[in-house]
Amino acid sequence: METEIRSGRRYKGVSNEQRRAERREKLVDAAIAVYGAVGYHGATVRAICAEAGLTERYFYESFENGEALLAAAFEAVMARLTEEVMTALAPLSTFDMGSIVRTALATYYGQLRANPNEARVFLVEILGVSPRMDTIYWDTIRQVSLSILRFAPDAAERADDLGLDLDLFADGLIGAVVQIALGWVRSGYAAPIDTVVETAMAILGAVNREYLSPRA
Amino acid sequence: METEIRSGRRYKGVSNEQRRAERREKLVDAAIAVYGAVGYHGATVRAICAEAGLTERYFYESFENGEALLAAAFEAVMARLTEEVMTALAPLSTFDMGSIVRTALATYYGQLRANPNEARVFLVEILGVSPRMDTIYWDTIRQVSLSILRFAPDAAERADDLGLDLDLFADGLIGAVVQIALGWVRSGYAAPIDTVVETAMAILGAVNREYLSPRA
DNA sequence: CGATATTGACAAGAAACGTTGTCAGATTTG
DNA sequence: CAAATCTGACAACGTTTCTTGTCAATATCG
Repeated sequence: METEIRSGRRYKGVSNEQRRAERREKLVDAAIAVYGAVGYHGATVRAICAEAGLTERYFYESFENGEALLAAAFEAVMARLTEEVMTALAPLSTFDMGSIVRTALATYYGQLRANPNEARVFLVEILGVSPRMDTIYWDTIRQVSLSILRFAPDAAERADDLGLDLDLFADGLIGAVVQIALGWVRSGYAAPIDTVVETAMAILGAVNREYLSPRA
Repeated sequence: METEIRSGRRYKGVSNEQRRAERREKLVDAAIAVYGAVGYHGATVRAICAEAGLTERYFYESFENGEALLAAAFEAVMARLTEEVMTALAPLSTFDMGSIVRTALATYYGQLRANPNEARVFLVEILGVSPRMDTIYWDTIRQVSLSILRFAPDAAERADDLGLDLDLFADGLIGAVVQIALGWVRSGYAAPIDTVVETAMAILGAVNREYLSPRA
């Protein structure tokens, strides 16, 4: 008496899996919009589903709970940011660290300005939610750290000589960049982006010249 | 028929106002402990009252809601940190910026290590809770910014010359210090405190030597 | 001592939310 | 066309929490 045919049927021309994927994407986009409006903690499953134009049942089709959606939203934003930065860096022919960092910063801040809701997810909403989300956030931070430090091959050895902790050192540099982003977002993007980039470059540049550049 | 005598009566030897103040303080301390254990979002009014050894009615005697208590807890931690730093700086006779900053950092990180629960309130739990809490957090940040920049009187003018935004510049420096603190706390205070201080000093020192010290 | 204020334990109302279930209508497949 | 699947709107259950209220026991004041 039970229906055995479980594999999907095409609907409106699209396959089962594709419909699921589209609904999931709609939910992620809706979540970013709702988080931007009322924050993660003010966002309810109902509100997100309404924003997505979907019913609650489809929420649980793709996500176990609200936190899983936040994680997915964060990862989506992070993936987009990473891709944009990589794309911007690709045509660079120089290995000059200043140019690389400036380009990356300009792209990063530019994206945050172009997508304020995503900026909020990336910078604010993710924090202090749960141990699981903290882990995701810190894994991301450390991943970026590693990317940065790859441009300064002898940094580890030099940090050791100076009695510094390289991980914390990288955390500090990222913290500077992120806090500038936060201050800028919070100001309503008051300063022109060039000023923001140069301000971050002032800090990173000073550190680079003193600690990371090949010259001892 | 109504009781007109509203002004307090002494109880167990202490006055009305003092009893209230003591209960309030108990609640703040309990809140910090509970936040440290389960986070702000996992903390319920009941749990905090139980930790404080008080009943729920006394909660609403001192705080309008749970968020007000978080604000009070944050302010208490901030006040304590500020006082400790000020006390540590007072005996310094030098005006050397390096010594001042190093002492302040050592005190700050030392306090965070001595009080992990307070560290968590100060660094994590406060974030992303509500617009009101964000405002409190940012007012605090900017207040610290101003304190720092007072040691570099011509910084504003110089920042202008270089096309930087001074507020964002200060945000960046604070962000570096705070993110190092976060990384350190998250690591379970793995590195010795001297290493942490020197790591932060490496960033702040490089910036100071290049941008803030009297020499152009 | 008697009246009143204070305290602590706990009940109860109300509201919000997550999560699951129902069901009629639309769409596809054979 | 007929059966099966898919969709969307919404109801309903259970849980949790905030918040206010009740009441007896305890301490103070006159």
